[in-house]
Amino acid sequence: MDMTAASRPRRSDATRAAILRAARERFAADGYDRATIRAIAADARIDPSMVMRYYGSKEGLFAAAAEFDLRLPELAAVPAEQLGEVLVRHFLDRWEGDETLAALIRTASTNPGAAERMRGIFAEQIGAAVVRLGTDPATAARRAGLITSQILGLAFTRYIVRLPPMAEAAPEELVAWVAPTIQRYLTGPAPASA
Amino acid sequence: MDMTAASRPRRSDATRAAILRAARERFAADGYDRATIRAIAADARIDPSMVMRYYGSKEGLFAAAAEFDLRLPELAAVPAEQLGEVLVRHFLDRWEGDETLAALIRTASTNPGAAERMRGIFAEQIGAAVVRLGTDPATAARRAGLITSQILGLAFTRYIVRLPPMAEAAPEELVAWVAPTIQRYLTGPAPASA
DNA sequence: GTCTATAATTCGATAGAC
DNA sequence: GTCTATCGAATTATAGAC
Repeated sequence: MDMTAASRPRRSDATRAAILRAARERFAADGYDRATIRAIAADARIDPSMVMRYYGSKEGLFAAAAEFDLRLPELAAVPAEQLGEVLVRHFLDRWEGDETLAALIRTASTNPGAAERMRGIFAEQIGAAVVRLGTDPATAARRAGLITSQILGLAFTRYIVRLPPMAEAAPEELVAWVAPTIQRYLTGPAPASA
Repeated sequence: MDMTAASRPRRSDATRAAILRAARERFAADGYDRATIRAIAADARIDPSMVMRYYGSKEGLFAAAAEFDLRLPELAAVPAEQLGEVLVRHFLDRWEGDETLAALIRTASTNPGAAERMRGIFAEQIGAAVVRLGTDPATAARRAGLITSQILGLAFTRYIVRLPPMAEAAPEELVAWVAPTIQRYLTGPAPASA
């Protein structure tokens, strides 16, 4: 009954981490439906029932695996005219080494819960960053949505569909092309219409 | 054995069409895995075995349901500076009334065959349109890829994830914001880099 | 903590009556 | 052409031995 030792690393933490790592890979590669608990357990070299024991259900496992922090840099420190460039480069860097976003995109396509999570991630993190820059509140949400549309379109064509011109392009080339788009969505004048 | 009547409408054509319509709806709403033959058959008010009889397999049904023509307008007739606007408006119009693209996006996220089909659709139709405009062959493929990235990002955020600022925006407002992006990808100067 | 065995569903596909 | 019945496989999830 000794529970006084706060958060002492449990013996099973390594197993939990291994499950989570395998889950992220499988969800990223196959999406929610095709990624089976059996396959994830096999990757993690443990028994499928362990996954249920630790995470309760497949949904619970996904919820744990789909935590995703965009790790946006502090934009206030960036010269205003370089915001687009910094953001595009940041996203490409962030994704090349972490499959979680691919998992989220694949899963959000068919799973309402994952779509909800994706809305939360981009609304809160990108939306909040846009607001923090002092953007006009009347257009801030729309600007954040437009940025998200181009950023997710970039990820979708490059990592999911693997459209050759996008998948094979050097990151810096994509930065050069796409940065002005993000820059305009962020700081450009709102169109007269509507 | 009378097979001389060429392409006389068969009695089962209505059933085939009903199946296809239901399949498109289900694939669009649920993606490939979650859309079951049983559910599609129930929607079409026919027996599940009919689907197999007409389309051979679930893959065959999807292949028939995922035919998709972007129906790009003839761009040569459009004033050069209005190309972006015309294209964005066309895509929004094209999608609002046809769920096939949503089905394709949902399915391409996890199904390699559907991803291949999506590569084909956008490479051939958008790529070809860009080339037909007389674009420099050295950058035409990249420009087509970038246009695809923004167009699919628009569709993904508006119809799949339903990010509020994108899902609720009036079409003309999206046209006003996004058209300059497409215009620049299509006719703007290539960046100096790489 | 770990594993075996299996329950309870659900699916794609097939066989065959009518 | 249409339907009933069902097979065989795969899945999530649970129960319980060790």
